[in-house]
Amino acid sequence: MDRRFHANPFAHEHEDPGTSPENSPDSPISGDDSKGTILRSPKKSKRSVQKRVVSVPIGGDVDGSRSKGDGYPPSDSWAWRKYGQKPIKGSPYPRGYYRCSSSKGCPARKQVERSRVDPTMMLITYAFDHNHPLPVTKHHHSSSSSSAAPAVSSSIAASATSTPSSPPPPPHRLSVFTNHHPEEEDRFPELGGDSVLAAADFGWFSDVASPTVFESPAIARSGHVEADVAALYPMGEEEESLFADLGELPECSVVFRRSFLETTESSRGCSIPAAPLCGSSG
DNA sequence: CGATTTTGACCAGCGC
DNA sequence: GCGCTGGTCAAAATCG
Repeated sequence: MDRRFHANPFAHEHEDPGTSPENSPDSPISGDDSKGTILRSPKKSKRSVQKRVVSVPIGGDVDGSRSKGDGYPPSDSWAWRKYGQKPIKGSPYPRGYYRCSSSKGCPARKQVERSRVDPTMMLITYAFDHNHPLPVTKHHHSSSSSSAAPAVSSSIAASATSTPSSPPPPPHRLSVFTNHHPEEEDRFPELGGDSVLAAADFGWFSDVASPTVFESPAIARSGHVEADVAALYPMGEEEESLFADLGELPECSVVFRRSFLETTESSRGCSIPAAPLCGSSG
């Protein structure tokens, strides 16, 4: 497949620090004479950038943010400003590049493209600085914590839990996947590497992917995305740090592991329980 | 008029 | 070293 995905700069997050020429103080990153004195902002230090790939169904409410037509990313709790679009080799769909415009200096970025596997799904890759994650609380689901959730999260929580005319939301099953194996990227090139979130309801991600994701028929239809990815992305040590970064959700972390293992076993012919795995402790 | 999107060009990284 | 590709920039165009 496209080796470019293998060359994904973000895939080197765990590279030894200082080995990249970009880390060199004399790196000629700004050597752009044609742009005059413009100094191209050096690409984020690969070590300090995290990526999350979210699979979101392209549904009726996808264009709830703006009716920009095909390829417009689903709404979330941040303002995004598009700064580029590129056709991606091997994909019939272009990839849009968005930058967080919720606040000045917001380092978050995201890439939006349609899944080549399932055109009804959008793959949204969020990239943010380790030191400057999206302005979302990590306390969103720390139910035992007294920390107040910022409005950003509370708005999502409200929309997910307090719709008068709607039944209580079902327990949300959490699935987070991370790849570390190039050969697996070959099977899921559109995932682009790094972590993959097919569904979740915690921390910053819950703001990014509406809980409706879990109930979406598209998700059900394209369950292979979750299942296959789960089978392909075995849990590794980095997941620990990933979870740590995502937030305090020990319960779901455990459940997630179960989910992953069970799904993986399923892919190998084992049976799995269909019971909700997360979100409903009682 | 300010904010956002579009679009062409440029640059860095990687494989051959 | 060269070519290809992804990612980013910024001017121009568009929108509200």
